[in-house]
Amino acid sequence: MIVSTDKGTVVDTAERVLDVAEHLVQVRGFNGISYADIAAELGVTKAALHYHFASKADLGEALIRRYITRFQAALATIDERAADAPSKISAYAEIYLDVLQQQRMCLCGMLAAEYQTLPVPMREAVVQFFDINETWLERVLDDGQRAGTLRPRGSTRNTARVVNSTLEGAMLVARLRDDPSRLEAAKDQLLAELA
Amino acid sequence: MIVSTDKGTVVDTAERVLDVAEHLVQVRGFNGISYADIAAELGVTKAALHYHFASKADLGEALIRRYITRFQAALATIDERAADAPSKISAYAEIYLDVLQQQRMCLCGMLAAEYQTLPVPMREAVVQFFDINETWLERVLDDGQRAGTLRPRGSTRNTARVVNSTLEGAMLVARLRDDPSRLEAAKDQLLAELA
DNA sequence: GTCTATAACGAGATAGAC
DNA sequence: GTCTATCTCGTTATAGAC
Repeated sequence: MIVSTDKGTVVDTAERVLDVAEHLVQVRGFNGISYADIAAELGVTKAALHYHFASKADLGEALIRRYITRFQAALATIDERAADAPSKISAYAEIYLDVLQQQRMCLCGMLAAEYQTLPVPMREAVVQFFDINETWLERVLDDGQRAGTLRPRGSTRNTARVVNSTLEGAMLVARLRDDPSRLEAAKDQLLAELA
Repeated sequence: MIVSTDKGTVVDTAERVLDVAEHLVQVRGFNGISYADIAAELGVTKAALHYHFASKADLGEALIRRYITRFQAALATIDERAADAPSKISAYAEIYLDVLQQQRMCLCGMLAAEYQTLPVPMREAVVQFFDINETWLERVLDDGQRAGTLRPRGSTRNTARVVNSTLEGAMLVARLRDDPSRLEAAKDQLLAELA
């Protein structure tokens, strides 16, 4: 159902459930949250949540699929607006930085840690997220290499993987200290190594 | 109590509990395991576990403290045996690779993801683990820089953080694919960038 | 040190009224 | 679409026998 909020916008209820669940999972992990947590924050009952997402596995899968859709849209925007490959890599890292500044972990980085406990459909979606990251990065690195704006040390495929892994890892550790500048420093170092 | 195992060695029971718990947490995460899981794998009852570790928080803290002790011993061994700074960094990365090849995540990398759900004593121990990593790496990078065997691009402090974060992140992602060669490639790339 | 038994609670999930 | 009520199960943790 469509309801209007106090902000005058129109928001699907299922979407609001996903918003709250996404935030909670990015902070506490999928195994660290419950329907009760989401319901409490949303001011509805657990039963209401089950109407929109029959099982926790369904909710989890929907969470990742929406995250991927948004992420792909962000990458498309970068492709449209960024002038050259270095700007694209920088804008890419900024996505991660934005997430961390909200004191969240990357949703799929979080779920990667919990991978072995996830239902199969969630696992597949998590892997897809990383595939998208690596494919996009490899293409940008290839373009940059051709244009002479980037000089990756190893293969572009491997460099793409290292760029992504470094950001995920730096996020994980920076969050411990509540210090986003650590991720920013990792970003700068990555860009310097690609120059 | 001290019991002898089929291998003829002598093993403290609490230690065996920690062995099983450590493995389970490295695979499933702290929020993904229960006393029942540990008891089942060990062939004892849950009550027996509570005798050795009154609460799950106590068990978790003991887990990290033992992990840290072993890790520091491994670093000390590297300092004794490795000839130069590049060899030390390589041996350091091998620790992470060994863990991954057992299909485990770094214990503290796993707990870093679950950080916001952990009791305070566990949080402090996790942070300590990363402090030890960064301090040791920074010292080795400093030594290598002085000796001319390493040429870190940024400050040694920041480079130390990036090296550690990259390994943690690469581990996280490599485990998804069940592909340790991804971590090995990350290691090679790190060493190349430091050369 | 380990057991059986159980308490006390929270989890995911469902039935059925409104 | 959301509610109350309830079910079932798994969780951490404790009491007390052996």
